[in-house]
Amino acid sequence: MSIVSLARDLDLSISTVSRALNGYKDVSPETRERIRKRASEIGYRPNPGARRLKSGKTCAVGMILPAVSEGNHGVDSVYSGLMGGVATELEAADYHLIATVQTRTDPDRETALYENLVHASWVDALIIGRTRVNDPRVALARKARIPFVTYGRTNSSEPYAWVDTDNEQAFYLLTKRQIESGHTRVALLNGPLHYYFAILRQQGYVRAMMESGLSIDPLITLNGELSESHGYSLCRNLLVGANPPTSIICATDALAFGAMAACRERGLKIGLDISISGYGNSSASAYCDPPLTTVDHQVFENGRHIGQSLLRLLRGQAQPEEIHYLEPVVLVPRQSDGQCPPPPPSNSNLSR
Amino acid sequence: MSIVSLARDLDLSISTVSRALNGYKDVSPETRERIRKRASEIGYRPNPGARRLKSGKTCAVGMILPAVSEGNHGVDSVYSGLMGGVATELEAADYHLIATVQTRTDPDRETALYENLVHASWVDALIIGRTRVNDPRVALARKARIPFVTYGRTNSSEPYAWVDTDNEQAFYLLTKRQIESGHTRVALLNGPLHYYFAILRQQGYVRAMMESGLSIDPLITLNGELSESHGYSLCRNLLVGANPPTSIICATDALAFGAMAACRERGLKIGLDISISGYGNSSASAYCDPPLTTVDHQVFENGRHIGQSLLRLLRGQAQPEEIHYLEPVVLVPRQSDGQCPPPPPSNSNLSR
DNA sequence: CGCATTGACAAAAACCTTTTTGTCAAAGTA
DNA sequence: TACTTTGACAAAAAGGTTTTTGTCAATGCG
Repeated sequence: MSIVSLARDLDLSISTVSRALNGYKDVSPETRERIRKRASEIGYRPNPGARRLKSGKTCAVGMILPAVSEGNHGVDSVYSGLMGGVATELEAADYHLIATVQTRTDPDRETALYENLVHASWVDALIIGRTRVNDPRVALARKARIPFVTYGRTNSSEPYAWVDTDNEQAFYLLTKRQIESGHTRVALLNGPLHYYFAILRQQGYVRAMMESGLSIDPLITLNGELSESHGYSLCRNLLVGANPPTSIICATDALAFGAMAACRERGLKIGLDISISGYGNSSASAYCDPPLTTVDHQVFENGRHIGQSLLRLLRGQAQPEEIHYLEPVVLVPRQSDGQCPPPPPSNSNLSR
Repeated sequence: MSIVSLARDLDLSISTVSRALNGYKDVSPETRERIRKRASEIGYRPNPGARRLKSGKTCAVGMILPAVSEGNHGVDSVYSGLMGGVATELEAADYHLIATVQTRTDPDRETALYENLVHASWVDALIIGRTRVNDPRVALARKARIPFVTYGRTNSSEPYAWVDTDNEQAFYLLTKRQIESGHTRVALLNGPLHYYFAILRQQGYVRAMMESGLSIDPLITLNGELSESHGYSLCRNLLVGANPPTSIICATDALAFGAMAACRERGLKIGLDISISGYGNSSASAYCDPPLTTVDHQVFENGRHIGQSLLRLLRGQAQPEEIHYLEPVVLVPRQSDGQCPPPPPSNSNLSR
C-alpha cells in the first residue's frame, strides 16, 4: 500500500507516480489517469509521516486551550467556540488542530506547553490565546520563527498577527447603557489585569464614565478570576460595602451569574433594584432569570478569522503585520438591567 | 541540529548517538554521558517526523468533538470537559490529542471524519464519543485495527473498550426522587433515541416509574436535541396539553434551562408549582434561579479513565474486552424541585 | 543534415530516525 | 594455542515520500 508497491503494480517508476498524483507536469494525461484510477482502486494514500518528513511540514496547527478555572476542568467555552471556527477553516485546507488543554492556570506552564509544541516541531503554526499584557509567548514564537496568530493583543515592540474582539467598545457601550438609564454608581467586575482584554475592558468602562463626567471609584472596580464563584463573592463584597453600586458590569457572563446569585441572596430584584450585565452571550444568558443583558462577541467568527489568517501566513500570502482584525461586537439587551432605582431613604445605610 | 550533525560534532557514528540517547545497551557509560551532555548543549531534539516514519507510530490520539447544536458553534461542554481529562493523561505519556470539531450534526459526516483520521494514519488510537445505538464507527475502527475507546456504549456483537457514566442509575435516582416527593405525572424530556445514552436514561426512568406502579405516558416522554431552545419548546407543548405533568426530568441541564424559561413564561413557580431537574451539573446549574437539581456525571474523571484506557491499549497492557468502566453518578439536590403541589380546582383545565 | 528543444519517464538523492548487521580488539575458556 | 564470547562502536538498511538530476527518443528549426 506504499507508493513503491503501487508503482510496481503499474509498472512505472516511483517518481512518475508521485508526480502524477501531486499534479505536476512531466506526465502524460493518459498515464496520469491510469495512475489515479489504480491508486483509488487499490486504496493508496500517501503516508503522511513520510510526507511530513520530506516536506518538513506537519500540516498541523497547535492551540492551547485554557481550562475553566473551576468545576469540571473543561475547556473555557470561549475557546471551545473559537476552536470550532478555527477547525472549520483548517479542515477545509487539510490541516489538523492539535489541542492541548491547560488544566492548571499557571502562565509558566502555558509557556512551557507552547515551547514543547514548537520545539518538538509538532506543528507548523500556533494560536496564542488569552494574551497577557506582556506576553512572553509572542517573543518566543517569533524567535522560533513559527507563524502564529494571537487571539487578543499584547504589548509588543514588533508587529504580529492578531485577531481580537473590540473589548474596549463593548464595555464602552455597556457602561454607556447603564449611564443612560440614570445610573451613576456603576461597578465593574473585571478579570485579572494581567490579561490584556481586561485592560481594554477597563478602558472602555473608563471612557464612558469620563465622557459623562462620572468619577471612577476604585472600591467598585474589582478584579477576579472569570468564574461564577468569584462573581458571587466579589458582588457580595460590593453589596455589603457602604454606598453600594446600582449597576454592575461584569467582564463575563459567568461573573454575572455569580453576581446575580449574590444579589438575589440580598433580596434584590435584578433589573429593578439593581442592574447587571455580562459579556459573551452564552446560551445560559438567554435563559436565566431574568435574561441577561450581554454582548455577543462572535467567537466562532473570530475562530474562522484566525484560521484563515493562519492559512494565509502559512502559504506566504500575507505578512504578520498585515493581519490585524478587530471583530465588532453586538450588544444584546435583555431584562437584567433597567432604570436606576430612586435613592433609598437616608437611614438605609444603617442596614447591615 | 539533526542526529548526523551531532554525531559528526562528537566524532561518533550516528547509531551510537541514537542508541545512547534512547537508553539502549552497547554504549559505554562515559560515551553515553558525553553524548547526553553535548546533545543538551547543542539543543538537539530528535525530529518527531522521522521518528514517526521509522516507528510507524504517530504518538497522537484522535477525538471528534460534537458541536453544540446551536449558538456559538462551540464544542459541547461535556466533551470539552472530557477532553480536559483525556489530555491530562495523554500529555503525561507524551501523546498528543488531535481534535476535530464536528460543526454539522450529521452522523455520516462524523463517520467520514473518523475514517479520514484513521485512514490517513494521523493517529494511533481513537476516542469515539456520543455513541449511537448501532454505531458504525465501532465496526469501522475495529476493521481498521486501530485501538479505540468509546465514551458511551452501543449495540455490538463483539467486545470493545468502553467508558461510560451510569445513565440508567442517574435517571432512576432522579425519577425516584420525584416520585418520593409525591409526583405521579413525571415527564421525561429526553435526547434523540438514536443515542445510546438516551435509551439508558429512558430505561432508568421507566424502571423507577414501574417500580412505583406508575404508568408511562408517551405524551409526556418527549425527545429532542439537547439545547435550551428545544427544552423551551418541548416544555411549552407539555404545559399547554391537557393534564400537564407536575414534574419534568430533563436529559441535560441545557434542556432544563429551556424548560425553566417556558415554565416562568406560564407563570409557574419552579420548585413549587412545578419540579424540574437536569443532568450534568453545569456551572450555570448552581447559579440559576432557583438552583437546579441535577446529577454530576464526572466528565473530567471519565476523560481520565478514557486516557488511561487508551494508553493501556496502546502499550498492549490490556485487551479491549477488559476495559469496561461504569462511572458512578452523584445526585446534586438543589431547589428546582419539591413536593407535588395539591391538585388544582377542577375548573383549572379551562385555563388556556 | 545537425543541433537544440521538449515530452515522458526513470534513477537516485534527500529527509532523519531507528534497528539490524558487521567489525574488531580484548578477554575468557578448553 | 585455538576458539568463543563480549564490549563498544560503525556501517548500512529501512521507513515512504518528494525533488533533483538523468536518459532517450521524437520533434522543430535553420
